[in-house]
Amino acid sequence: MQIGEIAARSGLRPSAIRFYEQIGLLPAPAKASGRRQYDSGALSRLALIQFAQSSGFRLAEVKELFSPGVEERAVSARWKRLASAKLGELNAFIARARAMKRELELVMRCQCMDVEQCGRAIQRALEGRERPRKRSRALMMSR
Amino acid sequence: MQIGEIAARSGLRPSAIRFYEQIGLLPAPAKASGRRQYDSGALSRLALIQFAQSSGFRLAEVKELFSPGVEERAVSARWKRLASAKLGELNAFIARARAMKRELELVMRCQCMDVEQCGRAIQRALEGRERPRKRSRALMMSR
DNA sequence: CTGCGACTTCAAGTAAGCTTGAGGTCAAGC
DNA sequence: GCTTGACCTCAAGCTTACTTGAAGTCGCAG
Repeated sequence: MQIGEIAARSGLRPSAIRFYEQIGLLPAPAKASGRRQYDSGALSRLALIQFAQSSGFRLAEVKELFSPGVEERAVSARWKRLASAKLGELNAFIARARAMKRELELVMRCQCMDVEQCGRAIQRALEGRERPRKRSRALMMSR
Repeated sequence: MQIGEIAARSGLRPSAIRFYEQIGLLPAPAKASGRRQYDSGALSRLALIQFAQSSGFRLAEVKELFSPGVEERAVSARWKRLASAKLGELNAFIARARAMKRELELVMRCQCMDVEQCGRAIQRALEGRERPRKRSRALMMSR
């Protein structure tokens, strides 16, 4: 299987697959006349990478999943450690998202005619309230 | 008020404030011997920016909130348009986050001993399932 | 006069996960 | 022998919201 085929089968782009190899996420396959030759094992590994990503893991974490520490021979053990940390993050994320929703619903009741009025209103509303802690950019959305 | 003071009061760093000015989010204030002089209006505007950000708006969207289109004289009208779009996004994100949670809970029951076994298991489990649509990276979490 | 701290500008760096572009190679088909 | 399409490498670009660094200016205290 050349890169084009494994790309089509996995739903990834060839460039992404080369990138994974570059960062050490996917082992470099054998090459025939300069071209990468993949087997079904590579396809499974890509499936695992995609699944892990869709569960919220970053590539660095997936890498960690692939390379065991001293005491963690079983993949399941590494999954469990990573997943329980991620669950905590995810709960925080959901809580933050709900807070945003509440703020947005508040915004929907805005009556201000201009930016100055609105700024002052927000400022008064937030007065005495807890200052946003340092760099709280907690949530980002995709394009 | 010099930049240091408004920064302290708003909880932002001076560099962030200069950055907002640079991208046209904050009007350039008067200067005295080369230094920026702010009034309380600037502070209100920063409060508004911070509030909008915490509600999930990007700076580009906040900018849009500040500069009206032809038919949207009232800030409230712009808020409402932006907020209802954002609410839709947010609901999608929350749904996605919940799906991640379900996947993570599945992962917690993993019994695989090595990566190959796990890859094959995932591959079998996903077989026939809907392929991840193009670029579905729907969710990101902060550091 | 010197040093200090706060300010100035401008350019470049950061994170994450790729994509895109330039320039080149390779085998097969006409 | 030439074109085509898929592949190769390497470097740079994309996005967002800033930060960091270098080099210089300003006013005030001692």
